[in-house]
Order: sequence, then structure tokens, then C-alpha cells
Amino acid sequence: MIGSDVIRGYNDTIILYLLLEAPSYGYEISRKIRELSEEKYVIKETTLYSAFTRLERKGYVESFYGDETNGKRRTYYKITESGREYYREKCEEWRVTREVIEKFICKI
Amino acid sequence: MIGSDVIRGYNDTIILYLLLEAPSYGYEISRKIRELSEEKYVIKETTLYSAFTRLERKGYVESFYGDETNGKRRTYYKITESGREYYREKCEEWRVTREVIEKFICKI
DNA sequence: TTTTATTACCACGACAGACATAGTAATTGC
DNA sequence: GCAATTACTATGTCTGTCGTGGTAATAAAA
Repeated sequence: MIGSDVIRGYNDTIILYLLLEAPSYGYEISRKIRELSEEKYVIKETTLYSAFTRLERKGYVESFYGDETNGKRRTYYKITESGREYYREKCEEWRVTREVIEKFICKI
Repeated sequence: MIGSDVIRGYNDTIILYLLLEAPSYGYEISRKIRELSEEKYVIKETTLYSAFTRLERKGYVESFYGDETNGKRRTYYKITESGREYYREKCEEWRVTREVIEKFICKI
């Protein structure tokens, strides 16, 4: 039940995290976000797919088609070295952001 | 040096925090954000003033003119009860958001 | 056997928030 | 007298999110 505004700056980071270990595809990523966040964040389909496009345009992921013989064809995404680097930077930025926001939180 | 995307969801909350104790105005709020964040977050003027407009439209703040006899006239903003309530909710949401994001951070 | 649910993806357009740019207006310090 | 600082506003652009709706395949239920 997190609003999209507050997590907005981290959608790309979340997706990249889920690609660190192995390539994946839209539906699986979506499911993993829901599960890992314990239903607290459910990414919208359109948000997810437009994030993939953006990440690919920036060179942080590469796409390829799966070789499924049944079911609809999947588009898989694989994180690039530059994507890993970007992820690391975002993790660093997160620590700073968290500290800053906490200075303005909870005075009630 | 925080990107605007990552703090975007908290601009309103940050402003409301700075109004909890006493009414204030644009330039002062801007300075306090810079100081409290130790220069890590500098809000853009236009972002700030458009936030005031939004907060007032939503009934979270009320504006009035200061009685400065010299200098340019200031527009002061005062937090409303509904603004305080909204601030409290945002603080709660922050805790959830932080926990969720941390599940996707720092696996490198 | 038709319908429904689930998996899987994409196109299009609307909207809101952040920001660049530029302008107005007054005071203080050099 | 001119720059720097204070204080605010108007206008238009850009990006990310999301609503709506469509395509396509399979499995299970009715």
C-alpha cells in the first residue's frame, strides 16, 4: 500500500536488484516485487514495462527473447556492467536520502 | 546532492515538518532545508513555490501576508490541523517505504 | 465446449510534479 | 551606483506513472 510518489525514484533500482543474480522478465519481476515487499508494493504493469524500455535505452539492461515452446513469448532482461554500476550508485544515494528524510520525519 | 526523483515523494512532508512549530515563508523554508540536510538537499525555488500552492489547495496550509514594513512582502504559510494529520500519515508511510526499499538495496 | 483465470506483453494518451528560464521588486554592502 | 541577497511569480517543457484497452497462449472449471 505504498503510494507511487514515494517509491518513484526507486523503481529502476528495485528492478535492477532483481536482475543481479539472473535475467528475468516482466511478469516474474512483478511477482517478486509483490512477494518480497510482502504485498506492500505492487508495481503497475505499465510502470514496469516503461521502466524496462528506459533501462534498456540507458544501457543498464539488455533484452532477448526466451525460447519458450509454449505460452506467450517472454522478453527477458539481463543487467549490464553499467547497470550494476548504476545500481551501486543508487544504493549509495539511498543511504544519503534516508538520512536526509529522517531529519524531517517524526516530530509528532 | 540528492536527485529530485528520489526525494520527490517527500517534498510536501519536508515542508510541513518545517511548519510544525511556527509559520514560515518560502525563502526561510528553503534555507532551513539546505541547512538541516547539511547541503545535501537544496530544493529548487519553483519546486518549493509550486508545493506551497498544492499544499494550500489541499487544505494542508493556509497563507497570509506578513506585516514587514521594509523589504519585499512575504507570503507566510501556517500548517492546518488537516496538514498535521497528513504529515503524521506520511511519517507512517515513510517507515513502510523505508523497509520495503531496504529489501532491494545493497546486495553488491 | 464455452467461459474464466492466469500468464505475458504492448500502445496510447492523460496527468502531476520538478525544473529551466526569465522577470519583478526591495534592501544592504562595497 | 552596482552587485549581491532577499522574496516571489509566470510560463512552458520534460519525465515517470498510470488508466484504458488490446493481443495472445494455456489450463481449469462450468
